[in-house]
Amino acid sequence: MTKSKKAGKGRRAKLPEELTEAEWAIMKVVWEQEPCTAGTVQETLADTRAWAYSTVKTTMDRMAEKGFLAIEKIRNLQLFRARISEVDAKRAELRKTLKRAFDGALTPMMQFLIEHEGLSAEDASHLRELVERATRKKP
Amino acid sequence: MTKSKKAGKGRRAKLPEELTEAEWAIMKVVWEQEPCTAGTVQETLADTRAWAYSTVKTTMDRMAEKGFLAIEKIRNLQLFRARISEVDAKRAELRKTLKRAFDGALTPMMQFLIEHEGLSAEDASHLRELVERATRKKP
DNA sequence: TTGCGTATTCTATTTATGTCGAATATCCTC
DNA sequence: GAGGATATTCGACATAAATAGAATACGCAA
Repeated sequence: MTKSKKAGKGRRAKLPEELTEAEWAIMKVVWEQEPCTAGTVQETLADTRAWAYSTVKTTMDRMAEKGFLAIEKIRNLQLFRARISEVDAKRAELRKTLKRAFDGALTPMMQFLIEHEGLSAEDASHLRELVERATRKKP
Repeated sequence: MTKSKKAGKGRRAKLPEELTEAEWAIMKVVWEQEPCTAGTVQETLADTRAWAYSTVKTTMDRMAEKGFLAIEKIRNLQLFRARISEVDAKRAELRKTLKRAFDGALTPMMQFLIEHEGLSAEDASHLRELVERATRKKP
């Protein structure tokens, strides 16, 4: 039988779309090394974050509950893998900023970036390139 | 006697640099109408957020503690005004995203935006314009 | 089969945010 | 100077995030 975690009514609990700070750190490792264990993640992050194993594990368990990670059990081992792509996560993150700080308007945000975050010459030419390509794609 | 809230040692608590969701909503109003009262903010936001006056007030008081807002007292009135500029807030917000999702690399973020958030033809030409101008400024 | 060494589960603490109601203070008008 | 309309202060409660120790389970090797 369908063992639904939360409630009956087909109503799916709104799962968070965005990652917290700690979750980002963890996801990055998972994306790179999946499938991997909590231990691996903890070790990989050791130099950056002084997190105890249990901290990482607890967080990852919660992320699994939220739908960000999937757990595969092998013997007494839990292998985690991502259930959201890096692209989706990035998109969500950017959208949040876009909404919050720029009322959802993309161009003003780009403009802000260009004007306030010094572009190097290379950056600029690279950008020009990208814009070119993007426009050429749809005439 | 000096009734210091926190601690003795001139050690200033690291004040947060970033705004939360609710704080963004409030700041936007303040930036537009400052100086203004909590009541004004509450009313202005009424159609968007069903917040009780005290919710807004409490949040704004906390924002003042954090250094985001300044309070000027006139009679029994409190006038709030921003202590961080919109530009700074935007910058902080973008930097956070930049760090989190793109390891601090600007160009990849721009690239992502260009490639994943459909640019209209106008957007593109506008962008080209901006990039042009930005490069011309520093040869 | 007895342990050793990991891995897992469970629970707990702290801090921040979101959210408000109730009690209190203050001002202006009559 | 009394009353009522506003504002302010305070404390409270819920949830989520960050963090981690303790207790427990499990698999493998001697």
